[in-house]
Amino acid sequence: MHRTDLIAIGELAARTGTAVSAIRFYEAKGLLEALRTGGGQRRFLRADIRRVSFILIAQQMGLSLEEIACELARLPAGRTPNAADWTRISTGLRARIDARIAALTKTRELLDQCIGCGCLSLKKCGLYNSQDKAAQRGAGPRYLLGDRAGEIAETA
Amino acid sequence: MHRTDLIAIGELAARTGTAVSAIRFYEAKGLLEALRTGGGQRRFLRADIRRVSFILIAQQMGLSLEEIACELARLPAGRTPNAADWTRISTGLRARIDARIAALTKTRELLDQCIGCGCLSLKKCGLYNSQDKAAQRGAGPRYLLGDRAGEIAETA
DNA sequence: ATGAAAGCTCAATTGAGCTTGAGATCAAGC
DNA sequence: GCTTGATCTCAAGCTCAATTGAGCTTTCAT
Repeated sequence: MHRTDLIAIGELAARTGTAVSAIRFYEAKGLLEALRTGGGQRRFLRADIRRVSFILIAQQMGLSLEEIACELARLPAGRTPNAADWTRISTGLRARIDARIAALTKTRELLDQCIGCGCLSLKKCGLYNSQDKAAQRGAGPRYLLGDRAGEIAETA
Repeated sequence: MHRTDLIAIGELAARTGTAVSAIRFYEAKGLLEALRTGGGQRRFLRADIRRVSFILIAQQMGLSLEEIACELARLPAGRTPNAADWTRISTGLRARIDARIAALTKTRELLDQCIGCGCLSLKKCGLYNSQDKAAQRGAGPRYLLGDRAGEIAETA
């Protein structure tokens, strides 16, 4: 009965620690949908706080906004996602975290070997061939390389 | 006595699996220095292979080129870095990896709790306050926020 | 001596992910 | 009713990390 079920963009921003401009940006990218007041202002569902939280966490895991959009598309359309829906989605994230930890652990092992010998040579150590591909896509235009860093290193 | 102690940019690129343009870019950013032939072509020291390797690995750890430049500045000027020098620098990386693994492990724990309750709420879970700051700086203009993501979440 | 391959510079572009105005409108408390 | 702050749209700007292209020069194996 409380009509505070709808929140303004500023509140959504405040509750998630994001900038208002970022929220609009996410909406433009299709990650979020908003209702509109008669005057044209956006009104979000309380459930969108969770949605934005998911976006932020997934981003930290190295997913691009496009990938996050794909994940979010798996949530039920029409009705508000329930706990089970979020669990299903979040489990994918968990797997990512596991993979990332595993990759880092391996990197650490190899680095330890390298620290030992002082070589720090990709060719010898293979420190590079063992990387988590997702981590590389993170920044910069490495996509232009087609994410082939591993292959290149192997032929080097 | 072999004068192959100096290598051309193409060879440096090939040996490290990077693009030639990237090497020039790194030089422009001060991460690398090159000698020049009479004709103006760059000639690198064999030791620069290690240097570029370090750049690539540090990048994967989420360091920006500027931060990497700072790390590299700790290498001895004038003489070719020896194994001990590299060990000192690499140890810093190792610490970063440790921190990253710890942060991810914590995130995973919190996510597990969230999966359990389906809440996925920053406020309740604090999933956000526990993030590795370096990871956030990774992509986008988040630096404009002054990297205050954590603080913001706390006041939210 | 020569011609292909590799290198040079410099400016422009890319792409993700936002931010920053400008100028106008909406919503709410007094 | 009025003002103040929040929102709106739309275009342009910005960072990082490179890449791309044009036009020209150097190297080196034959």
